[in-house]
Amino acid sequence: MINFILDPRTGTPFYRQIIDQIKFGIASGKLKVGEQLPTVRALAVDLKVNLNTVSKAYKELEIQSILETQLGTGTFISKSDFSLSDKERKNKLDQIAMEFLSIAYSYGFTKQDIINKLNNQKS
Amino acid sequence: MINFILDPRTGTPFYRQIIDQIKFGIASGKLKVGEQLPTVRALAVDLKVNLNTVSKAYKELEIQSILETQLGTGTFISKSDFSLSDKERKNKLDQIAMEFLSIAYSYGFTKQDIINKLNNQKS
DNA sequence: TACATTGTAATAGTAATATAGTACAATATT
DNA sequence: AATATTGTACTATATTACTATTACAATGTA
Repeated sequence: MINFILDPRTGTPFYRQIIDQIKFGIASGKLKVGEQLPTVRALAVDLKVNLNTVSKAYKELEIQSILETQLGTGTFISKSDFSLSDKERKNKLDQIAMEFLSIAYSYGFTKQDIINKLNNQKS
Repeated sequence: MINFILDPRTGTPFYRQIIDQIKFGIASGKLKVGEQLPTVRALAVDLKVNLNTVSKAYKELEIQSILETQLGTGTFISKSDFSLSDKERKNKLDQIAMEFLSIAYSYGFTKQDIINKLNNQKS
């Protein structure tokens, strides 16, 4: 199960952030084949977005055969083998790191400040 | 000087891609304090986007005190702002690191993934 | 059989994104 | 002083993203 998070600062549409997090969740092994995803309503409430936004994300992933939906039952990770390339994973990590590094810089922190903070943090 | 590139496939708005690349340029040391950026018209022609799109990116970065603009002269990298108290800075760093981690987790990355990424990055 | 839960669909309205075009104001250059 | 270059501002238009609301259809459950 993923703890979904939307970041409005990135400008990336919400439905696409949901898509990405599901894709990366599968690729990283966090989401297993056959596992049920949150219902469109539950995730919409959780993320404080409209039901249609979640539905749009799920729908696109179903077209790509990454998800399977059953009306009245729910949405599940499809059995089709799916993985992201190393390059795609690297690019996403780059993007995330860049965004936060730039924020840290704008407050006068150094890269080492961030690394030290992460090393001292639990989890 | 950055070699700007826009990727329409990502779904990320053009003006935000420009913002990101400038921020990344600063964070990576490619862009130095005081350096002049391309003029809004030159970059618009280069990227084949409208003048207003570049202007919007520069404007937002100026609001964040990352850029400084002078009418008739151009747009430049400004110094970062260190106006927070020590306590505020510590809290801010906590907040940045926490958000950083949460978003990375939601994409299936581990804390170590991030630390490695930061360690392998220049600047 | 009822009822709740699930995904789906459709309409409407608002905001964000991007374009095109034009014009203006401040500065630099000649 | 005249001209070019710079960022800025404005209107208009089109498309996409998102929300709000309502309703419907398929499935699971009491």
